Amino acid sequence: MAKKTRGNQPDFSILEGKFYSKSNALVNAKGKGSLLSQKLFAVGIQQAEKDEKTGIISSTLYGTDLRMIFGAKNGSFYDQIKEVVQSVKGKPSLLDYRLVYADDATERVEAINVITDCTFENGILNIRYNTKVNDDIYRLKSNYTTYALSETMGLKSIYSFRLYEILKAEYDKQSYVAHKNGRNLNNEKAYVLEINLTDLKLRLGIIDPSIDKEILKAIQSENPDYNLVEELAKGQKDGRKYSKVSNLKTYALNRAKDELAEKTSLSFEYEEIKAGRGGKVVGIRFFIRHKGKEKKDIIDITPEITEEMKENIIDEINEYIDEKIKIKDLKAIAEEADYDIEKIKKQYDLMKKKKNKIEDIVAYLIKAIRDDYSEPVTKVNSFNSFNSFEQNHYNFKELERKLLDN
DNA sequence: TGGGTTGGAAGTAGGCTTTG
DNA sequence: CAAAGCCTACTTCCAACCCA
Repeated sequence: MAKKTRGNQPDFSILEGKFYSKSNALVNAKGKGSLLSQKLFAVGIQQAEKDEKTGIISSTLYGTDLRMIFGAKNGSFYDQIKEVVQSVKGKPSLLDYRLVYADDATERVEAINVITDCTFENGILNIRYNTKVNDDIYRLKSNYTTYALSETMGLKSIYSFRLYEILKAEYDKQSYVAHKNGRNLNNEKAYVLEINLTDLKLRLGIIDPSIDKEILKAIQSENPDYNLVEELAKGQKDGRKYSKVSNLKTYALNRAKDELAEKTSLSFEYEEIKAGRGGKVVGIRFFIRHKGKEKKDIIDITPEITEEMKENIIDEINEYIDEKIKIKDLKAIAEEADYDIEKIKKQYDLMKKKKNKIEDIVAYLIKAIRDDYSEPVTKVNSFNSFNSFEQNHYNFKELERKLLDN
């Protein structure tokens, strides 16, 4: 199945615990940028600093660190960086990383160069950001999404990278901010995001809006005429790229789907939204899922969970659970589940299905959430389910002790 | 370390079939 | 009937590899 990849794997261990945040406006901005420039941007804003006098935000990246992050071992890596830094005609550079985004204050849609200035000298990369994106990358307070570098740096396709950012922003928004319940997809919770096909192409940088004033103008309106955009895009150099939906699926969507499933805490499915005679594909409906278990550190730092939200979540759990449980214990359960209500509901529902009576509900739920128990009795044979129950039961005393220690 | 080589991945397009 | 689906043949591109 997995073909042998050449070369060494990048060392992502140094990225553990490193996060960067972007405003959701920036995440959903339309525009083009090479994978390398997107990644450099992400690493950059993670440690960006603001000069309070000038208001300019800049970051300094060391070549040795970058080398590790990108897993490059040969000398040509510096050349690659040099290449994105210097704007060579016809080649994409960091400075070409352009975004079209809507300024909420002025309601104007404009194309801006995200990076205004960059140099690479003596193995040190200096990046200065357009002050117009200051509020999108620095000291964010609301309406933003946090990403782990360890998740995004390993992605090899620009589409994987962009889709991951878009889908994670949407997932977090629906899950932690709006507290939506999501939709059941193959017994897993999924959040739905519908994107117009042309809009998707714009967001993934397949159609570049920044080089065409007509397209820019077309997407300024609240309900853009996407047919017109598509028509105008045909005139672009790469405008015909992915004019076949099957090619878009094969090379962009399916690959991103596989790569996200393999490497990140999110996975997704999608389906076409069809309309008209012949069932022309007009959009894509994404179903976003969180794999949860092994990458729970992502949720831990998700900043949207405020104390107030925690209280709301605890209230909701209290309502959901029939038995009387102390607030203190509810909190312990919620902590274990990273305030993911669905996790708690799932384990509680599973517990209810069990024939044997659970003596200590709190201890059981905490253990169940920690180990992410899955449907045992119906699918697995009885021997296994018996085993797992015995094990849980056996650990109650120890669990209780641990809880009291905390 | 740098530079050419090369295999595989990315992307294009056409023909034919299937679908709503 | 229009457009998707599927298969395939083909071109282009890129980065890992190898060797001097």
